[in-house]
Amino acid sequence: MARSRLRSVPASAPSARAGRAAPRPRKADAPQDITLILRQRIATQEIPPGSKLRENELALEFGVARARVREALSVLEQRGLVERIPNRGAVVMRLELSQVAHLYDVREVLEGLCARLATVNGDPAVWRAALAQFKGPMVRHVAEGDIDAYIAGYEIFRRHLIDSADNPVLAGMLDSILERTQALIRRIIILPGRAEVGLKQHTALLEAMVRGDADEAERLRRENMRSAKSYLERYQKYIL
Amino acid sequence: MARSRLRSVPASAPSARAGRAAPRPRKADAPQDITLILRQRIATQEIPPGSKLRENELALEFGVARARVREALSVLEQRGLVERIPNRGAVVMRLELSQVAHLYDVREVLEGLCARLATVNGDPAVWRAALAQFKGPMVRHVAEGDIDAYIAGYEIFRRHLIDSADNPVLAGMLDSILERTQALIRRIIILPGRAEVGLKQHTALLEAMVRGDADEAERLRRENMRSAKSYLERYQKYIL
DNA sequence: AACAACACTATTGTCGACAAACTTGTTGAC
DNA sequence: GTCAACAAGTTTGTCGACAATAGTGTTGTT
Repeated sequence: MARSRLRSVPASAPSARAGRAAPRPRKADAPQDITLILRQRIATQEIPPGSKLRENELALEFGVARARVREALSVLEQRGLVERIPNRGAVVMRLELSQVAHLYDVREVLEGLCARLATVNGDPAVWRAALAQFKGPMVRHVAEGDIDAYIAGYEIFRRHLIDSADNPVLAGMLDSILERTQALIRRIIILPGRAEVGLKQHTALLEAMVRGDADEAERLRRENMRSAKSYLERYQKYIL
Repeated sequence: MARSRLRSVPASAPSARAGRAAPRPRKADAPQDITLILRQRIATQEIPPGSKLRENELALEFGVARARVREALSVLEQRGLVERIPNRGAVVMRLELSQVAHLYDVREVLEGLCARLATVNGDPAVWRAALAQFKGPMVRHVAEGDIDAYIAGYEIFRRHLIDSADNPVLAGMLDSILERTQALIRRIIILPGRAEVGLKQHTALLEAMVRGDADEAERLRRENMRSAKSYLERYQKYIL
């Protein structure tokens, strides 16, 4: 019952355009980018959890045959973003607190590994530069409440970590977890005191990385994740 | 490309490899079980790495339309078991040493987490029973060189760990890693001295779990994985 | 009025056919 | 003889149509 508007659909569409009036007149042909678009919509909660994804509807919107939408849904199912019940269709996965806790427990050890590998394999100059960011501009962003800038800076740092770790398997799994929890991170960072704590923890982590202390980097990163998880649990009613 | 044709295989071979003209019209009307069959064939290397998986061929063999095979291949691609190049088809993923190293680095931290969670959430009686197994029958299996029995016992133990950890996300990722490396574990266990070392390490791990020392359990499990990885690297020429 | 069986509609599952792209074998020019 | 362009044959990509199934509304009986 999310959206049922009056449908003033023009009769036919011989051209590959689906001129729908309802939500958005999306452009047409993308090979497997349909998956990407759906992923983004789910991540931003433009399609809220629990929504039903009708194959025909999406095929119409994208101007492709249902088979392609079907394959995209299959990918999303494998990635844990939608749940598909036989003969009943696909719905956007709903995040229970327990699920999020499971995701964070796994994320803790994976981010820890990532920090360790990044310390060993990465270029110290990169970490020095990142440390400068976290001691200068990032502090200002937090002080001024510029959440978007802070998140952007954090994402860059995270990307450096993953790239330097140089482990495709790890990267894939972290990405998979991130895309499942992306709808949450913004809400967590907004929590009172969270950004400040995070800032301090990231700074400590980077200092360990600069001096090449991989074990300590792993430990600090894990501690950081545990701290985020505890925030999440404490304020769950405001997040989920 | 030349595969040994004249091979006197035991009668139990369930394979239906496509000959040139007379592929067995294997009647298998399973919706997504096609994926399972292919997974097993890849895991057992009945389909060796580097093989091309032709959609038409498989569709013929299973007696279904190509669309279903296509979806199965899509799942296998997502799981990292086959590589799919656009317009070129799907080939069984080949395991380089670097890839295996990456898998083991990730597996190390995940198994560590698994051991920790299992220690916290699991029933100590289960671990005591497992410990008895590892101190009695399993020792004999190793002494007698009964690899199959040893692996079977180890798999049961591993399943207990995963079940007790009670984290679906973790379980999924460990399964994913296992199915990618399944072709290797048997070869690793056969390595000189490996089974004995493993036995000792598993026993130590279980003792920590029995006394509820989760941190030590995690540490020991990780050490166990690192040891397996170092065996793998040392004997890589005999394995890969 | 309540309930059950039925028919209808909407949605997913499966299939065969056509189109596009790549591979391979052949021919022809230099 | 070598190489390039061309042609034939596979193989994958895409599509529209049909079949099966779940959900819903209707009708008839008690």
